[in-house]
Amino acid sequence: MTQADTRELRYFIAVAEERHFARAAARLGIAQPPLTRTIQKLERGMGVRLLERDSRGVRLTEAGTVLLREGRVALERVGAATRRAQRAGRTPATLVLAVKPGGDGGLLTEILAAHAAEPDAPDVDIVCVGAGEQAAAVRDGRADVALLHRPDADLTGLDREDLLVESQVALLPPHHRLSGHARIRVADLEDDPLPRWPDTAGELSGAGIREAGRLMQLILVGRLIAVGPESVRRYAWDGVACVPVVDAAPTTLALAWPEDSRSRAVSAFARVATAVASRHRDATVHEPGP
Amino acid sequence: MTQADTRELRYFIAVAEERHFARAAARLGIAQPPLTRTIQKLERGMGVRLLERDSRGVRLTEAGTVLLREGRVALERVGAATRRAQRAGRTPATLVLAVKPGGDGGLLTEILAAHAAEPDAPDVDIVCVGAGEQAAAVRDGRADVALLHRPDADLTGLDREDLLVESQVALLPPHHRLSGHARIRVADLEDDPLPRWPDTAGELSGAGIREAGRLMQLILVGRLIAVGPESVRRYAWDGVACVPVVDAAPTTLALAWPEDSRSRAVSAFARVATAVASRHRDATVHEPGP
DNA sequence: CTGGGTCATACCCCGAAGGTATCAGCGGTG
DNA sequence: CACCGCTGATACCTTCGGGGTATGACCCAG
Repeated sequence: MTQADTRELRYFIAVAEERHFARAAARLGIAQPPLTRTIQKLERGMGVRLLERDSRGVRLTEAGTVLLREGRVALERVGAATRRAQRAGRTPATLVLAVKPGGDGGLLTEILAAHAAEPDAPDVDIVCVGAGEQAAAVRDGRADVALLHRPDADLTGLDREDLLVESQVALLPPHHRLSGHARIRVADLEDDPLPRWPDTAGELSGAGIREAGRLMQLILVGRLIAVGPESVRRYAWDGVACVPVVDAAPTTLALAWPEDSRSRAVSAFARVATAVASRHRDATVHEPGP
Repeated sequence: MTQADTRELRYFIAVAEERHFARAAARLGIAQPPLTRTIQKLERGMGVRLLERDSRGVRLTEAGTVLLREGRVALERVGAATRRAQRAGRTPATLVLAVKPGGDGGLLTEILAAHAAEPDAPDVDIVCVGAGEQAAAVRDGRADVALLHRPDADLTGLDREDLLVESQVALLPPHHRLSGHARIRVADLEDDPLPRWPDTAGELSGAGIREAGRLMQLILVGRLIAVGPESVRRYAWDGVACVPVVDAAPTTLALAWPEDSRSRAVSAFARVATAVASRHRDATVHEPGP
């Protein structure tokens, strides 16, 4: 025996993450002794020491570090496989699209309409996920395709089609020193006293915000500034200033799907989406907005 | 319960591939009834019908088709995770490189020497695999990196670094009508009566050849012609003609590794390999061969 | 109708996953 | 130093489910 099974992997990951058998057991909903035994059996089966234990806890060996990293993605693939199969079995056929609220570049309604007009197009289910989770949703099988922004999103394991290049705007509180400006530069924000979303590192206020309303709220009360693609304009609350950041690297709205799943439904959707996007590009070129 | 475990997946894949419970059971080394029960339990757990059975066999449902495809890669990931962890635990650290015999573009010895000269470089194990299997070896965790040729190899799930662009040569039997030519074109081979490797479709003689000696043998006796990168010249048997194909799309020798595993050892090896390759490129530019 | 093929069901056995109680090491602290 | 409190490991029991054999239900060909 050498191939770990999912139970052993789940158990090992729990211990490796908690670095503590009893806590891991609690998290798994089992008692500590069987957990200890399972890990021992896993180590024996693999012929490798995964954890260094002593009386005050657990450390990962080199092999354990690798198995934690690799095991996570392996388990994710197993989960994705079952979820995708489950969805494929549900009738009628449905395409699940993951989007971040407000992260559609203003194209979504148009894309959906165009797609629905196609002959025998499957229904499209929309799943709203937190910022930055669209790719994960596709990877773990909750969704078939995602609308997301490059290069913010991590696209490992995904294929993509670019739809739209968007310049960036800063969202500023009403009385911010820059909120009156017609345009600003990245450097202007550099030494701003307010933390900046989305690259607020660590546990500063607003680090893990994944909901637009909460973000707007924090900006409005002057606790945060944010930078995002142009299309967020239409979701900005009244009072929040939207100022173009002229020299920020533009962000690209893209459609992404699992790299190995070239299903007909996904291809068709991608084709429609790119068509809509290119129409949209032409339109903005010919009749620029106010 | 919704997450299939590896045993269920393995069993399902066997049945789906054999399209026959008894044969699948034999392949798995178990009896047919427990296999039936396991599949039933899997279907119940997932809430989806995977197989359509009747008294003369098994067909896949839509969901079953998806699970077969996705389940295969999921299982592969699980196997890769355990194998990589096992190797990470073996001391001393070893880097495993997958190559096809003769598929190293003549760089391998030089790369190995340069790598060995690096401070605290891990030992390099060389694994020879059949043609076109290098990528699979990396994916399933048997190897850490691979030398392979683009675009022949399927690189899904892998990152790469290009080393060398090679033009293509045709390997022809001694008395072939084109073997005297100094150079030929793709069109010249178009309607050749002999089957051509590696794109011989189906089960024609020599379709699945993965060993250079056997290939040379078949060419020498006039049963096959082959097209490959320039560097195969040095492995061609005496009598086999090597004729440049001037308008064939060049092939690129690349180093590939798993897209998510950015281990220090792999990065270091890649750096050395690209350095050697670029030295090699410069050398051939400055003093072209005879 | 019978025979040979399919997958499903019935029933039994045993291994292993899970639980409880307890042990064994180690590090603080009075 | 003794003791407590924390860690993971061990012993022992129960139970559940994976595996086996025998057989059934069904379909098709002759």
